[in-house]
Amino acid sequence: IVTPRDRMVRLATHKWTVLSLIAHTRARNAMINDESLRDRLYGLVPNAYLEKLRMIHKKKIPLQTERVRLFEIFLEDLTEWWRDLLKEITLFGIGNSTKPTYMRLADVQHRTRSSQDMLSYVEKMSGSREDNAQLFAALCRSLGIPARLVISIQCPGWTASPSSTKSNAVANSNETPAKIDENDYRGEKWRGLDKPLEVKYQPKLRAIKAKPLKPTEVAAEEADAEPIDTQSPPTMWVEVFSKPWQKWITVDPIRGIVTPTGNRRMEPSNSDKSNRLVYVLAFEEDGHARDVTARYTRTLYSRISRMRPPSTKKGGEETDWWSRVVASVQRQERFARDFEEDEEMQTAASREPMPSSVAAFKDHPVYALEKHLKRDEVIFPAKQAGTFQGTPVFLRANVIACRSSRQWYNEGRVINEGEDALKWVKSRGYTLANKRAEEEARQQGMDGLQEGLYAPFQTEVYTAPPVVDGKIPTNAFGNVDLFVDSMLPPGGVHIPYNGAGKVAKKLEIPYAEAVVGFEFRKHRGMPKIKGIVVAEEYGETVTEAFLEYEEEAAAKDAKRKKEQALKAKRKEINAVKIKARLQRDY
DNA sequence: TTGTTCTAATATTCTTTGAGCATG
DNA sequence: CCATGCTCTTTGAATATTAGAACA
Repeated sequence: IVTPRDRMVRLATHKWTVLSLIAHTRARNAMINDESLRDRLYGLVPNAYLEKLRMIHKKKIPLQTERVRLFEIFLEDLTEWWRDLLKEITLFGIGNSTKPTYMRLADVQHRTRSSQDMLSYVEKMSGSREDNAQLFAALCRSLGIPARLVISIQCPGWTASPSSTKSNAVANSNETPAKIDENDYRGEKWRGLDKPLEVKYQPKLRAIKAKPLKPTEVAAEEADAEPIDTQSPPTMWVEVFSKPWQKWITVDPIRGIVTPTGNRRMEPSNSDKSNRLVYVLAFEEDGHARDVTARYTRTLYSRISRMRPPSTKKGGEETDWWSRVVASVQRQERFARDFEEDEEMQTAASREPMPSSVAAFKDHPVYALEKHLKRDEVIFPAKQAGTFQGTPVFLRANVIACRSSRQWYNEGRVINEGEDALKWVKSRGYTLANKRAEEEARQQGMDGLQEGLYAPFQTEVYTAPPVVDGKIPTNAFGNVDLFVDSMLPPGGVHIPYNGAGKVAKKLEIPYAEAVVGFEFRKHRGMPKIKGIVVAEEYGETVTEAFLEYEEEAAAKDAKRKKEQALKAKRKEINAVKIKARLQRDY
């Protein structure tokens, strides 16, 4: 059972973990730029390799494809050599295997505080998988090859973990719900509880089986920790920029994988609980990072993006947490290679296979099913993109949000003449007047009023009837609809001050009140009036007169207040005087 | 087991033109 | 007497989202 508060805590925990790990990686990424560390690494590289690298140059090898090939071979050789060099691998976080990776913290002697610690890993020729990746990135940078430190951020899920909380939650039944607080934000069941439900942590304990190590596995330092499979996908790796090819090459120095194309070899299996690919960030030498998740998964839209916090709509503006995070670590301007990379990842993502479950189609950014359409949504044009379980699949790009003619009018648009509604839906009567109309219709045998919905392309900007001879054309209520600026009648001007009407009246200038929106209460809509509309030629006069009036009123008000204060003071003084006299006389 | 769908509960959205009274 | 401005209240059903159970 999860309360909204729990949900909030989970989301916050998730976000904090992600941000912390970004900060961590950023620090490490800066650490490996240390000169002495780089010099040390550079010194390790055999001359033959340096020579090979120098050979890959336009002047020496004019053919580009050849240079591309040579660079790849060089990188493979370098990785192979590196793998032989750094043999020992220790577990990054040493801890209990029942905890997921993000819960493991390195103990004190394994903590990396500075580039000096990193240097010591080089001297000892040992380190964790993550250290290894970091050092490899440093090595590439020392050779003058642009290299990125890539992290797959490991974080707790923000959704409820099913069954883990349910059975363990025990209500304090012997405690009588004390006072019921009227302002208690919680639901019926939770109201009155003065402390959170007690949740007993009951870890599932398993006997440790001393399994023989697989050839690819390495024993962890702690006896009860699970062995590390060095052939499993890492959480940190390197991307190396191939100058001849102008593209990033993925390198996992531990597994010795060098792959020039986007691939899934970094994606852990679905069932892997300790390694989940959700966010992948690539840190460049200058400290900026890019979101490269799309390169490493084939289920970005249908699976991965659902593991991220949902975007929230605040005041009609949609904000996505992860996009904001990415924007904050990204370089402000994009280089040519960045544009190319974005395009490449975009195509990779668009080639993502169709979801394999109905649920994954919901809110999918590429595909859409008819059953998931919202009330006001229409598929247009209804071009089928495929079939899923016997029902047609459409493209999300063809899903249009429609509006009724009233809703369009509220945005200052009207339906083009002769347009037919794309969709008819049951009208929702909210106001008493609407309810009554609906009731009447039902009595006449018609069931439910329908209202037509129209797409944006079926509408045009509304033009109000123009001002003629200083007269403002009004609606049935004697005022002007001014929901957006474009609804201002031609030849008119909006004076957005309440009270301007009074002034205009005194000046005998024709005017109409401007309705800028509505307010709702008790099943009734109330117009929000803000100022007036007058003919252009009177605009200045009225504004000036109004400002003058305002000033006068303010002065009057100040005077009145002053008088009142004086009066009160006089009264007070009198009271004191009377009191004194009373005390003296009696 | 595990991923998916169903279902109930909770949260959010949508609506679009008064009335009564005190004051000056 | 009238015009003006202030205050009153903040509904409720449909739709969307979510958690947790049932299901395959």
